[in-house]
Amino acid sequence: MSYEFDNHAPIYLQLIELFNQKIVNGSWTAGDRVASVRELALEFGVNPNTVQRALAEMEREGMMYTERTSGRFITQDQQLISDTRQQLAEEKIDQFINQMQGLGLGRDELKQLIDRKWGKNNGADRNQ
Amino acid sequence: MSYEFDNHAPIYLQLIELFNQKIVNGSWTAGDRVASVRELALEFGVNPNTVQRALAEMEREGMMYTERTSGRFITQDQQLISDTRQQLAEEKIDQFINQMQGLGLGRDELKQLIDRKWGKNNGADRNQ
DNA sequence: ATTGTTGTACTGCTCACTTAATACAATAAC
DNA sequence: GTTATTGTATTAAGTGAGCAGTACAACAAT
Repeated sequence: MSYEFDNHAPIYLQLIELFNQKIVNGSWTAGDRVASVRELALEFGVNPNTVQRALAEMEREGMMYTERTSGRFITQDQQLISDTRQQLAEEKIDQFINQMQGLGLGRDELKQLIDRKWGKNNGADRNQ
Repeated sequence: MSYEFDNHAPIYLQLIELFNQKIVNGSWTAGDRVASVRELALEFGVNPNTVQRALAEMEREGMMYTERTSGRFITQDQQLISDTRQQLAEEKIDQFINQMQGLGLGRDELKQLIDRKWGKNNGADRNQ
């Protein structure tokens, strides 16, 4: 399939972001097994080493755990998941606000643009 | 000085973004001369080649023009400047909305967070 | 004419990221 | 017990970004 890894960030970081998204928005269910390193590498069109690096990093942060030869599993710690969701959202928002202020946009002008744009991207409106 | 260039994007792209911001929000005035490649390199703590690459790219897009040995100048095309501002804003917003939807945030939840965060980032510098 | 500053170009080097190709230990499945 | 799959480790190679250093042509200032 080979997703679009094209911003100039390292692929393993983009994988971490993508996988974290899948966990916090429920695409990947807590406690479930994730596909093997080799399968994920095939699915995303990258090297197994790159997947391994991303997953090992997420494991270090507690988002996953390994059972030696059965595979990897999503954490069952719902608190960690919702904390991660909140933290990721705040990071993105801070960064975004800085960018908007850097362009000289005001809060109201920004909200209007959001209203105009929201929903035009995929329509996949989850959670509220 | 040496700004923090540390997201994993190429520095020359971050420079382009920063310089475009300065033009669009009025920190750099249309028609004014910009500092020389070497001066900018010193100010931002990067290599002159990297600055050169960023400025050449912006020139290709019409945001600057060169007079051979006098230096580089900001475009005087106000229409181009405001168009660029609009285009940059829309890019960032699209990208931001995708991220928020990817995290499973709803529009209202998002607006609340913006209200809570707006204004807490002033004075600080952008980029990360 | 000389000097200094400008943009520009080129080469070589380093480093992080990625890929490739194996290899191995553990264990579930048979 | 054998086999297949799992995570993991290792080594080698390729690529692109960035840095360092140098050089040159154009022109303003003197």
